[in-house]
Amino acid sequence: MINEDILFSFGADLRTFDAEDIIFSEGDVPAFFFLIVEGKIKINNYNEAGKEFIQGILLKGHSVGLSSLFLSKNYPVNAVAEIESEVIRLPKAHFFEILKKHPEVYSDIIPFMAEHMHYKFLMMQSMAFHNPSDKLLTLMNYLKLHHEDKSQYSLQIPLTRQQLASLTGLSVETVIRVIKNMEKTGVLKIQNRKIFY
DNA sequence: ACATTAACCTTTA
DNA sequence: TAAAGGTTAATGT
Repeated sequence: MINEDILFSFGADLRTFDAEDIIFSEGDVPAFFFLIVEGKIKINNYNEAGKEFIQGILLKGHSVGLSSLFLSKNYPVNAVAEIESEVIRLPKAHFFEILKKHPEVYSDIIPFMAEHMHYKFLMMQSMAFHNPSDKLLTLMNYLKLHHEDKSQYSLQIPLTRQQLASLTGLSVETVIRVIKNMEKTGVLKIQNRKIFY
């Protein structure tokens, strides 16, 4: 995404988050630009009953909470490290200095934000017109779109049943029931509990 | 720690 | 009102 040297020359530092560490919480005032160097960070919310909804899972090269930096609004979500993660952190004001002096950086961040909007549009539509198998198919098709090998069963879904459920608003049991039916109809394969799509 | 199963309950087409 | 999906709880890997 963004050239790391530019970030460091503008005062960025490198921070390590352990699994379960919180990068920021819902309601916090956005104060930093974050770029993942290594690791996995999830963006989530909890409903009234405490059920988790995963808004997205971010990996190496992705920015965390980027869109909120352009708004004078608090974070609408939490960002939590799923595994130990290395993150470049730069104060918001310095980030905007970069944008001023190096406007080329916009052409790095706009496609990234557009990609996220694309994911949101896809998921919103299948969530709204519910139907569990459509929701899971939309999610898996999205994953497959970003996977090199497009042939059948080539993608091992890198998510647990619980994560699939949290990403689609379904219960784990429904995810299990639906993927079993999908295996029966040949849409996917299950090998020692791993899903191949 | 994650996945499965089953019995039961609630909501929806 | 039957079917679909969620809840609970016990059990398996």
